[in-house]
Amino acid sequence: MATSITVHDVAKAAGVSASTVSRALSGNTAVAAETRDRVVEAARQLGYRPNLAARGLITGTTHNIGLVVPDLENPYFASITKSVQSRALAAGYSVFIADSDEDIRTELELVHQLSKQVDGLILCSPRMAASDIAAVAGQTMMVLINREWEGLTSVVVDDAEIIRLALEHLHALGHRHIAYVGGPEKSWSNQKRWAAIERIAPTFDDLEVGKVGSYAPNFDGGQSAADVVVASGATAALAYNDLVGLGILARLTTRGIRVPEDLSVMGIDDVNVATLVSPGLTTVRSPLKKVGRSAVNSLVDLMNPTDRHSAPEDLPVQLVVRQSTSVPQQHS
Amino acid sequence: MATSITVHDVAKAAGVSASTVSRALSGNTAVAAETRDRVVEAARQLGYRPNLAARGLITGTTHNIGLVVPDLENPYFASITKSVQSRALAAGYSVFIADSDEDIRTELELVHQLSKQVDGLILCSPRMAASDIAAVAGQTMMVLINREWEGLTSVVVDDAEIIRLALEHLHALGHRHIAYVGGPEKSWSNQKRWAAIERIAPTFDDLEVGKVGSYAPNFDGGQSAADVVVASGATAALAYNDLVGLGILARLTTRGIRVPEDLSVMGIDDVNVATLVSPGLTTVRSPLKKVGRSAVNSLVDLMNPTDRHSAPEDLPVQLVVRQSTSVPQQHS
DNA sequence: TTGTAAGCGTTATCAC
DNA sequence: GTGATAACGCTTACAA
Repeated sequence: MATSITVHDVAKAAGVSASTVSRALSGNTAVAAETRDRVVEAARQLGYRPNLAARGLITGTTHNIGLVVPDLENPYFASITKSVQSRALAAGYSVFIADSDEDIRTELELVHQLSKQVDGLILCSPRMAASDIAAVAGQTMMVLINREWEGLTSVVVDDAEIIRLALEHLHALGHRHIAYVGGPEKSWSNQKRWAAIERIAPTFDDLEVGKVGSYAPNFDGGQSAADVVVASGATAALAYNDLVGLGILARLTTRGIRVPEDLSVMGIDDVNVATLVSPGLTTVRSPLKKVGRSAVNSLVDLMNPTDRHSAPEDLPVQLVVRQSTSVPQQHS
Repeated sequence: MATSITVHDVAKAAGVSASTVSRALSGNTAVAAETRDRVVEAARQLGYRPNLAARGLITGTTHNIGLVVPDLENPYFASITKSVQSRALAAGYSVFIADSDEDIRTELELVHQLSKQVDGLILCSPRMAASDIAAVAGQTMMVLINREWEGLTSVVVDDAEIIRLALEHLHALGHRHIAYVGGPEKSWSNQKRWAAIERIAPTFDDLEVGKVGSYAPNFDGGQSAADVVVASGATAALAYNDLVGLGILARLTTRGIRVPEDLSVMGIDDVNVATLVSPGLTTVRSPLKKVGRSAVNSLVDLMNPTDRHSAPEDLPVQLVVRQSTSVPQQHS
């Protein structure tokens, strides 16, 4: 907190006025080459760093963005956060992070706290009510991840394609009775995925997909669900996400139920940890790094309407077959 | 970006002056109760939110802090980040997040970028040179996690105790030849852990601990190390952290080497994913949530020298025995 | 108790 | 090309 050096200090050192310093360093207006060098040198010597808050006050732009996620300890959001931060850095933005801990009230509070000190906000898998999203969107530039709302820019992976790939894989192996283990009710992705199942399942011959409750989107949730899945008589479980899938895997192992011999298990997303376990978890990979990058790009486009917009990336999903799925085996 | 409402708007609506609005809302100076209510009500109706940047300009305090970590996708740092953000929110601070991706140059750049717009900085497991840390510490309030430097506040877990618990456990099981799988050379924790091993190992009867290279502190690093560990002839591996431990586990499984029958494996930290695998990874738990919280507390104390300081928490570590360690078995 | 005025560090406007 | 000057939104002496 050592009193920092200002434009005036640099101005004095370089023998020019404050405005010239500003111009020389931000390079917007023409400055005599010789003067500029002198200013730059003085600034370097003094270790001058512009006060961004003060600059933002007048330019109306902070060069900060905010990212709100439900749970940083969920590797899915950790990956997205990492790529958001990385892309933001490259684009010259700093990132406020906010973890709502899956709580709607906290989420809303964080959004408000942040909205005044950023140029734009990225809401990742927001659980809040649509009306609240709309209200905030009126105040701040905003990009949504894993949720859509009229008029707002969204980055979403193709849930229908994910479901199609998963069902196709399991059906091809011979499974005819599958249990979908649902995530949070408020999760938009969860709703989309189940809707996709209801639409797509009938397109496969003789395929029945049942829904098993709603569980927390993490390892514990999967553990809770496992026994219900077994009782349902399904030969394969398709989990809301990888963490739930891993939870199911763990509980089945504990019970001595073999995967994939007795029951096949699939996750969704292919988060980093999906490869850590054995048997490895078959899953459908989402391009998380691309999702984060794309969200930042869209937000930057939104915030700088003059610039040439970057072309929207497409976000291909991809089946990743590991050892947790196989042909169902009739026993006894 | 809709032009936001200012103190003046509220002032006009409430029929008072801007300064009265400021006083009424921040509550520092006395304001007539009746006036205050009128102002508060007007502010609420207009949805007024103070511009923190402008406030910071005059008060010299931004109520923002910055957190720099080596890798958000590493669950160890994800946990710390989550608890930092959570505690910061409670203390009235917003958090800038910066992921250096284990790169020293990026780390330094991020620190500089952030240092001007925060009241304080938390550097988590910084890899940068001590001289650079010192330089930044001269400019900004700072708390270190997992690193110590003269005069700076640090939050560190007791590496010596971690090592003692781990060696005690393995030695008690009967292991006499252990391989320590090292993390990044620049990692201060890694250095401390190895130093602790050299100091503590001799206190156990007939115990030999060898060091196996330096590996990336993640799953891939562990996979790379596994074969070298096997070749070393050790009956147990103590990994730099859980991720490395999991990597070793996975590679051993692939090679058909049984854990713990053929080789015992231990991790350090007990990150969330350590329980996902089977066999579960024996490890020494660090109180990550407490670490993050404690760092924020210390930083807040530093930034508000007037306030009563919170008592420093102690950070107990704890052995967590799972299935990846057992008595070594002589085969053939 | 309240209003007026000054100023935080910057950049934008307008003269020169 | 460069220097005064005003202004961004806010807080805080200082007056009233």
